[in-house]
This record gives sequence, structure tokens and C-alpha cells, in this order.
Amino acid sequence: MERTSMTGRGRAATEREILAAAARLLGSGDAVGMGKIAAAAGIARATLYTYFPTRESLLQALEAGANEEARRGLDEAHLDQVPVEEGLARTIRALVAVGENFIVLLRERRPPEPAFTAPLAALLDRGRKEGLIRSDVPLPILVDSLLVLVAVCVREGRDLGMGSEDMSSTALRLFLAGARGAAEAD
Amino acid sequence: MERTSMTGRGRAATEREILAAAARLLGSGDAVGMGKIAAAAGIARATLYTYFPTRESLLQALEAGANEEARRGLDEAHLDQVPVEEGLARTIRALVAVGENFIVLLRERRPPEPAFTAPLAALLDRGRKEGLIRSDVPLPILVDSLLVLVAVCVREGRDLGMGSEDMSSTALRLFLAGARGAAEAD
Amino acid sequence: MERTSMTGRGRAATEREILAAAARLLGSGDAVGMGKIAAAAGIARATLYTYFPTRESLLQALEAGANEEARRGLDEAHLDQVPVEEGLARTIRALVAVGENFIVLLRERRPPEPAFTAPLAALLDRGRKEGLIRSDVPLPILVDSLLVLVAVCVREGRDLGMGSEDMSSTALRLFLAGARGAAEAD
Amino acid sequence: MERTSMTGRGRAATEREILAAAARLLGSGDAVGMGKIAAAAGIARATLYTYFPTRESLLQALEAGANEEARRGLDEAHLDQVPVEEGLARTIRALVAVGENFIVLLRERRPPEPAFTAPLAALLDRGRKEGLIRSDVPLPILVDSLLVLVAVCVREGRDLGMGSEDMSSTALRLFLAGARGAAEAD
DNA sequence: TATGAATGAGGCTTCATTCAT
DNA sequence: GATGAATGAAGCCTCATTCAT
Repeated sequence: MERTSMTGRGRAATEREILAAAARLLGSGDAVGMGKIAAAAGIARATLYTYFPTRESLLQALEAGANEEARRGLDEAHLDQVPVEEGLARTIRALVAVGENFIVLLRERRPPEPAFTAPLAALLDRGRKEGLIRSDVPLPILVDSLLVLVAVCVREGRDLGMGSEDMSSTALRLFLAGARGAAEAD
Repeated sequence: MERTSMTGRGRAATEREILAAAARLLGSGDAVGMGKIAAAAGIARATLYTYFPTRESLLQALEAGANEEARRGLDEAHLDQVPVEEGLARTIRALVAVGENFIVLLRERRPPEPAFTAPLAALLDRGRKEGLIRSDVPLPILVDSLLVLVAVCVREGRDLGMGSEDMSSTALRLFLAGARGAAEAD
Repeated sequence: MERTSMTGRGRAATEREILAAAARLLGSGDAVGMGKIAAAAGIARATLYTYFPTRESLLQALEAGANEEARRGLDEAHLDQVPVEEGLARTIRALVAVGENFIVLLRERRPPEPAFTAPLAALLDRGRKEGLIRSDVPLPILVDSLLVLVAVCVREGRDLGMGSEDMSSTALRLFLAGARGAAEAD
Repeated sequence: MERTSMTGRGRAATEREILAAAARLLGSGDAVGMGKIAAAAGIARATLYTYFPTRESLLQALEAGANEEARRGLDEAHLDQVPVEEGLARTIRALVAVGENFIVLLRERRPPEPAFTAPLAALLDRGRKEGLIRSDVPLPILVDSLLVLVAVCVREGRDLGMGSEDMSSTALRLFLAGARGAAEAD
């Protein structure tokens, strides 16, 4: 008696389907309207609006999802209880895990939530105090750099057939050690 | 007596004005139509169309300008005749010099021209052979990383009031050495 | 219980309404935009686009309709199995039946389909061989003459309150026998 | 001292050039703007406006020209002083002489001036009274038929390489005697 | 609830026309 | 007088959103 009436898969499942479709389409470059998203989710345009009354609300849900996922990852990472370097590794793995949705946010130019960047900034700041992170680069730039490097690694990595572990470790290495020859490091 | 007939500022000047306005607006996030660009350039919508018969043509002009500027910068840098590290420094300075327009390209998702990325890829490849650039990160990721790091430094740097030299050196340090504590290094 | 869901009059009915409005407006002279057609059909401009995604597609539908109607008329006329004169009479009646839509085609300068003129040309050619149709006038001129005479008879005839039978017989007489005094002939 | 200052050909000559270009372009089917007309006349768009302050005024001039030409032709034909058949022949020759311009009028849907159709209607009416023209076809239809037949003969005739004499005699034969086999007649 | 249909607002583009040199 | 440039109005089309079944 829990479900009352639905077509095939249940409301929650459809909602997930929609979000997945949206993430997929929005992530891949070209202009995407509500129609395309609905079609990709296998429902009618009007139906989409019973789930998300507004395009904006759909984007927000996407954003919320990504933030939520990332926050959970970051929370579970207990960033403040581990060494900075390990913290960064965990952060990056959490972001990579969010994957598609994370890229969408950058694509749609939704500035990452503070709840999202705050722990990261705190971590980097701690790293600075411990002398592990350079102090000659403004913190916001460090934060953004980490984010875009992860995005690049995910985006390109997917095309290159890399797995998440590879993406994560690549992003971490680039962020921490840069591109300078250290082929055998890490 | 130099100019023969024009209204207010001369055709070429207006064209530059338009391109500047377009770069400014397109660079800064939200949806921008021809109307807004025309308004920002201080002309009527229809007038804009006498300069660029198509939205696409305007974007292309922007792209062409950025590519041209960057290519000139890269050409003059003689990347293949200097040490890799110096080459990267020059590359980054050239990209930073393009500045606003360069960011627009990434924003509008116009994949940077090969004529644009090719010399960079070549340079990095040479760096690899010389052992200066790590070989454990796929070349495309290295290329993209450099580009987005420059973009981040320009975008954030502008907000932070940094000068181009600072942006360039920051981008170079981040790209080459990463964020790891090396506060005194340059 | 026959129809399941529609607003006001049903999709097919609206489509007919649109085509009728379009034929009416396009037939009667002055410049007509999609807006006017939509208004004449009692719908919003955007709605019109759900029926015909393009102005061109609307014209094509009009054309297709006219051609289809005419072709059906001509097919059923079995032009090649009856005497030339009877064939012409049937042809003209078929064209007059298409009426409004037929005029639109000439007005919009859409050269009548070959599938449209071919049987007519064939018929006239046969007439020539049998000595019934004059050979001192180029075939294309004969074909066009018939078409425009029908158009004239329909257009003027409507204003004069003539019925289709009158229009048809008038057109036939003019085409075959010309204007020369033969008042009693048919 | 008659001409004061002009570029190459004199104001009147340029005006004729414009009208000729307009007739040529408007006659040949597709959409024609002031720009194209100006270009075809070898002048700038703005210059065109010093000759005809309005698109409409240009069309009117074209119309006036055609009407004038035709009226002169018809006047000189002394239609009321010759037998009806000869009158028709002269009428048609006059219209064919107007040629291009005459077609334009029909194309642009400018209903032929009464000053244009009146003498023709009078002539046909006289023909009726003399029993030379059939009375079982409404006069307006007869008038229009003559006009469109001339238009068809001119348009098609040009494509077929016919001379004006041929066009005229063909139109006359079709109008008077129709298409019925009479190859040797006239 | 799911959906086919309708729609207002807004974007791109063209054209006739005006203005200043 | 001739022209390069500028522009308002209008046309085509798309999209997010609402309505009625």
C-alpha cells in the first residue's frame, strides 16, 4: 500500500531517471531544453514539470544532489582528522565519485556552494600552516585550481577510458606536484 | 581630415567596441543575446548586424581574434628554440595576454584550435623526452590542465586585483610545481 | 467518447482550419505572415508552429493538398481513356474543385508539380495528334494558358457569384474556343 | 548649363536605369529588396531613395510607366475606329510591347488600372454587340483572360526565344479562337 | 498522475527607411 | 547629389511554462 499509482517505475525512480538524464545531457556540451531532457527520461514534457516545476528547480536539484553527494563524501572523509595530504586525496576521490554531476555544475556556471568549497578551503589553509601547501598563491585560486583539475581529469579521463582511481590519482598528482618530471613519484 | 565619413567613432573603432563588449558579457556568465551585446556596445541591434551578420559570425570573430592573438604570441615565443621551462613561461604569458577573449573561448565551449594547442602539446612532449615533464599523465590532460589553470588565474586574479605578471607566474608555478609547499620557490 | 483529449476542436480540425485560413489569406493578395495566419485560424502564433514547424512547411502542406486533390481528380478522370475534349472538361473540373488552394499555388509562384502538369501536357499532345488541338502554339504555352484561365475563372467567378459548374464550363469554352462569338455553343 | 552635377549619366538616365533594373528583378520571381534593386542599378541604397522615397513609390512609378506606355499604345491604336478584331490585335501588341513591366504588375498584384482595362472592356463590349465576341462569358472574365494570356505568352515566349510578333499573334489566336485545332487559321 | 496541446516571452535576422557627411 | 552608416519595425522560430483532459 505504499505506492499508490504510477506508470512502471514509481515516482522516486522516475525522478532519479530524470536527474540522470539531465546530468548526462547537460554534461555533454550542446544546448539542452526541457523537451530533450524529458525525452531522454522517457516521459512527456508536461510530466517533467510535475517533478520539477521549473528548469531552474531542476538545475537546483542537480546541484543539491551533487553538493549532497560531495558533502557526504567529504563528511565521511573526516578531513580535519587526517593529514592534509590524505585529506586532499579523499577530497578528490569524493569529487571524482560525484563525477558527471560535478562537471555539470561547472558547465552550468553555478558557483560551487560554500558548503562545498569551505571544507576544502579549510583543509588547504591548514596545509599552509603546516608548510605543506604553498602560501604564495591566493587561497581562492588554489581552491578553484583543484576543482577544475578534477573536472579536466574526469572529462578527459572518461574519453581516455580511465577508471575513477586513475582520475583521482592523476588529479591529486597534478594538483600537488604539478607537471614537473616526477614520473615515478606517487 | 583623415577619416572621410562616419558617425561618432569610425567603423573600425565600433567593431572593436563590439568585440570588447561581447567578450566582457560572454565572459561573465549569464545568457547573452545580440540585443544585450548591441546595447553594451552602444548601438542598435540592427546596427550590430551590419558588423556581424550572424551571432555565429560574431563568436567566430571573437575566436579568430583570440586565436590570432595567441598564435602571434606563441609564434613570437619561438617555443622550439628555448628550454621547455622557458617555453612554458612564454606560452602562459601569451595566453594571459589574450586574457578576456581567451576565457570566452573556454566558456563558449569552442574547443581551442589545434593551431592553438598543437605547439603546446609539442612543447610538453619535448619536455617529457627531456625528463622535465612527467610521463605518467596523458598528454591531453596536461594540455587541458595548463589551459584551465591559466583561465582560473586570469579569472580569479582579476577579481583579486592581480597584474598579468602575477597571474602568469602563478599559473606557471601551479602548473609546473603544483600546490605543494614551496613557498619560496618561484 | 470518441476523442480522448483536445482543446476546443481537435487537432485535425484545427489543422484544416489553419490550412483554410492560410489559403484564404495567401490567396487574397497582400503580404501575410505567420502571425496573421495564426490569428485568422484563432490560435496563437506559437501554436501554429506545433502544426507546421516552418512557414515553408505550411506552404508545402498547402501545395501538397492542392496537388493531392488535383492528382486524385485527374487520376479518377482517366484522361487517357476518354476523348480529348472530355478529358479537358474533366481536367478543368478537377482544377476548379481544388479552387482556392489551386489559386494559392499560382500566387505563391510555386511552379505546379510535374505530376500535375504532365498528364495535362500528355492530353494536349494527344489532342494535337488527333488534330483537335492546334499545333501552332507551343505546348508549354497551352498548358499554362489552361491553368491561368482556370485561375481567372475561379477568382472572378467567385466574386461574380458563379457556381463551380459555371466556372468550369466557362474556362473550358474560353480555352477551347476562345472569345470569338459563339454565344450559343457550349 | 542644363545639367549641374551628376555622376556619369545624368539624373533621368539613372532613373530609367533604376526602373529597368526593378522591372527585371521584380519580374523574375524571387524576393527582391531595395538593396538588390539599387545594386542592380549600380547605385547605393541610399541613392535609390533620392529617386524614389519609398518602395511603394517605386512600384507606383513602375506601374505608372507601364500604364502610360500601354495607354499611349492603346490611344494610338484608335481602338474605337477600327474593327473589333483589329482592335484586339492592336491592344495585344501594345501590351506585349510593354512586356516586362506589364508582367511585373500582375506579379506584384497591382490590379490593372481602370484607365488600362476600360478601353479594353469597351472594345470587347462593342465586339459583343456586333456578335463577334461571345456573350456567355462575363465581361470581367474576358478582360482578365486577355491580360493573363498575354502575360503567359510573354513569359513563356521569352523562355522559348519567341519574338514579340510571335507572342502577340499567339496571344491573339488563343484569346480569340482558343486552343481548338485550327492550325492553319489566322 | 501523466499527457497532448496551447501559449507568452524572447532570440535571431531582414528590410525599408533615415541621418550625417 | 551620392553615399556609408544607423536604425525601428516586423518576420520567423524556440523555449519554458501552463492548461485541460
